[in-house]
Amino acid sequence: MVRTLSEENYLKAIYALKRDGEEKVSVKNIAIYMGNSPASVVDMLKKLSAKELVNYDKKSGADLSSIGNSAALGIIRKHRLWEVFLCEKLGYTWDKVHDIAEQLEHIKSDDLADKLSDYLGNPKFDPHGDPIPDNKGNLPKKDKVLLSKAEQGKSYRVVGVLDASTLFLEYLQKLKVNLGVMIQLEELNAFDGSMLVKINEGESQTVSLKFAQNIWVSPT
Amino acid sequence: MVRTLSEENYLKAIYALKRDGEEKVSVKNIAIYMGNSPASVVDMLKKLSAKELVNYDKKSGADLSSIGNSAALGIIRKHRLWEVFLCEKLGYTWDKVHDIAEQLEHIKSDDLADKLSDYLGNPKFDPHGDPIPDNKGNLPKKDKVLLSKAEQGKSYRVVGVLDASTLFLEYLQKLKVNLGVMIQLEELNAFDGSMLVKINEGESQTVSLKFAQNIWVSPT
DNA sequence: CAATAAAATTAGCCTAGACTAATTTTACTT
DNA sequence: AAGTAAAATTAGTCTAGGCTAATTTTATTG
Repeated sequence: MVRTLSEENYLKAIYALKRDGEEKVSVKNIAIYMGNSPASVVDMLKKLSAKELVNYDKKSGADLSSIGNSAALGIIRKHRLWEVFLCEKLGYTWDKVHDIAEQLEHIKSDDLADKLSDYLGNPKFDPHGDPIPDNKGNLPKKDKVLLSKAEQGKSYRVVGVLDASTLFLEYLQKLKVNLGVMIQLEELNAFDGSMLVKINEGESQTVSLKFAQNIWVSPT
Repeated sequence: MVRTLSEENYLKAIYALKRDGEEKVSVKNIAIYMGNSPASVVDMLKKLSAKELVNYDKKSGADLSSIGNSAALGIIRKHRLWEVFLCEKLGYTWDKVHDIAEQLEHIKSDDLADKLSDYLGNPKFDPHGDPIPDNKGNLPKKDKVLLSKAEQGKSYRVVGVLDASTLFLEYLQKLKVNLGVMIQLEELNAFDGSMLVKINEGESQTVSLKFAQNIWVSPT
């Protein structure tokens, strides 16, 4: 099944919105995300539905079919592999590669991605730390990161501490933070690095940058 | 000036027809070369003329402007660099790279080609033996000739094939002729154009004129 | 529960880049 | 130079993928 550039970009968008935990991947959300009009989105959803890449109804929003999901993962795989190539082989810095990778991800070839992956040593993460799906669409588990490096809106599981001082551990006790506890990063304060987090579905709380720099978390 | 994929392909076509010594790059020739209708070609020539990439009049045919010529050379440069990459780094055989390179040549980035070229060691010829323009549009002297035009007693390196039919490639396989293989022209038979050649220091063999007319070689 | 706001959809239009069919222009041949 | 063949062009249509404006459907709220 041949997919156009535009179709591929819509699949990516739906994938991204879903992954980012949008309550519902609605026409409006897609339109905002892609910078297109809602009318255009409706048209494209019809087309993608006809091609059975997307299931859509107004009530529950858009969702990728199994085929659509594989397609999206394939595009993401290519995007991230090319980013690795651009950074590691051509010497681009990680912040410059996105626009070029946006183009390269649409190159059509069944085995180009596999050959590229082999050539790069089958990397599991791209230069931004994002996981690279394998050619079956399996995403590697992301390595642990410091909470201070976490991304807004995402959920994490506490897997360890960097500094195990008594003072710090007592503080953790008070916040009811233990190994395995879920932390959702709700808001990031750019001014001082403090963040609003929700711990285990409890009340939201503000924690300092210093705190965040001492906790290892793993994306879920 | 932004150029669409289609515009770029027309520029390439006009460049190729010109180089191949077409008496005149006419609407009809372009249409045949690209597999489009003459009507479509007329439309596009109008657009390319308006963008001052092409000079066209019915009498003398189409010609690239200086800007159009640079653009065409830029695309050819990218195409050939990517072919080198695919062959040398990813392990593609020379006969498989064309379709992928046709896509990669349209990737937009000012310095991607330069970085890629550096990475590849600034090659002067692609795997088919075709010259790679530098970033100013200068073409290295092309030094490939058809084996049928080779001189007796001299040594050559195989740099490409003219006709990439399966039958022919299978025959090459049998003769153990691959890219980079050395061929020494030992004896030329004036009667039927067949020749006695030594392949990679192996045993001498006789090959037909037809064979020799299908292999590009470069003097060593 | 009716009124209103928001979201989704439809209708109709636009551009790029194809196409076919008809026509005009140019070239060739006698 | 006239007649014909070939080439170029024009006119009109199509599809993809956008758009705006109007309308319909759904959700929210006094």
